[in-house]
Amino acid sequence: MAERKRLTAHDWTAAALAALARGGIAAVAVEPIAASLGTTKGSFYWHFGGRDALLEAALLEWERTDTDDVIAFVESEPDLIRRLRKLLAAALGSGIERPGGRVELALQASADHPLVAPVLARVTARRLDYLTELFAALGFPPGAARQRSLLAYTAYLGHAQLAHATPEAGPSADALPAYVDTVIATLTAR
Amino acid sequence: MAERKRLTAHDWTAAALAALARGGIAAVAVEPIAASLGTTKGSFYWHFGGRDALLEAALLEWERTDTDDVIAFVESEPDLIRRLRKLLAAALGSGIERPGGRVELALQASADHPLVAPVLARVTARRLDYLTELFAALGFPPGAARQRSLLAYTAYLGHAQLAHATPEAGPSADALPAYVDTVIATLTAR
DNA sequence: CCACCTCCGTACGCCACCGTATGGAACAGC
DNA sequence: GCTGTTCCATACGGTGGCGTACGGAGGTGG
Repeated sequence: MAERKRLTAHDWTAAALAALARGGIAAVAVEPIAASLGTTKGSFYWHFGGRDALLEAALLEWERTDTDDVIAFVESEPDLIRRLRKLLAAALGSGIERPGGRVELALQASADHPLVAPVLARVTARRLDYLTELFAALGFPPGAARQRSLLAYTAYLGHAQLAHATPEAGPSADALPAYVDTVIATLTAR
Repeated sequence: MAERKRLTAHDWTAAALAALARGGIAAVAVEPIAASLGTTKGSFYWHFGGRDALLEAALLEWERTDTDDVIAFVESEPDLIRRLRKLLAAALGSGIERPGGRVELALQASADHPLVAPVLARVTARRLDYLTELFAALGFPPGAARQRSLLAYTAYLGHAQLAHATPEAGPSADALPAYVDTVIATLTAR
């Protein structure tokens, strides 16, 4: 938003991610983003080959920062069971409003897109593997750990979707802690 | 696809739903659909006021048939617990490939859209109420029944999303029955 | 200070889709 | 079979986005 004279490629990817969060893949459009940056597409086509190049760069940046954020968030809790609880509580609680949450929803909505699909596949695989690892470390045998991680992750995905699409259908703000507790208890019950 | 000379409004909504299933909300475009029907938009603008009117009609038709289908499917099983199992098995099993499944995914992806949101809200509310009713009839107290139904429905939503976006991350075809059993057991455990 | 390289503004052509106007084909009733 | 209504094809203008061409501003090294 500042009136910087000259822009970098990163300025464009950042603006693209902002547009992605606001209006989904379709909003990642060169001319509107140029306007939001107070410049023109003459600048854009210097830094990037085309719209797809911008989208790809933005997706890769999101993938990187998202991975880093989750790792940083998770590493702060050494105890395994508490780590899982912290993870689920954050995911089910204000899962939508965390940084990058709206981007993630937009990507899920455009999972078909050829540039989005591989990014989503990698992120999903990493998260599921990590969850499986966590359940395994909690004493679940490999097969059961995988099943638990799948149920946990699909519940997360669905919850995010529900909270976004029809928030009035989900648990109310004050009923949420109890709901999170129930989900965690259910998922970790043997 | 037949070479019928004259079309009805319903022909257009059906074609719109087909387009919706193929390419999402963005694919519900007048001219491409006209081409797919072997006609021109001269026809379209006689039957409908505009693109939004077509979309709205298609959404209402989907809502109606979807509700009817689920009711018909469910009424065929009188026993409550078996009804729930049948429901979950169908939802988690080949949930994507059932009729209207791709439409539903497209709507979830465009939950923001002003015409989609109310339809999705009604369908979601109906399903959640029905699930809650089912869990309550199985002996769960109201609050717990609501929590179970939320967990079940978010798991369904997430599973559908996962199966669509990254099917390789979900349970494999032969591991699916065991997974469904685990989910059902977990959700109905007291 | 000047020549060059980096970055950006403007103008252009292209495509896809929306919605309108209008004439004409196809059918219905009599 | 004539007339009026129903339905559709064609042509047009408008909008919004993509990508290219090109000229010029503004830093930068010699």
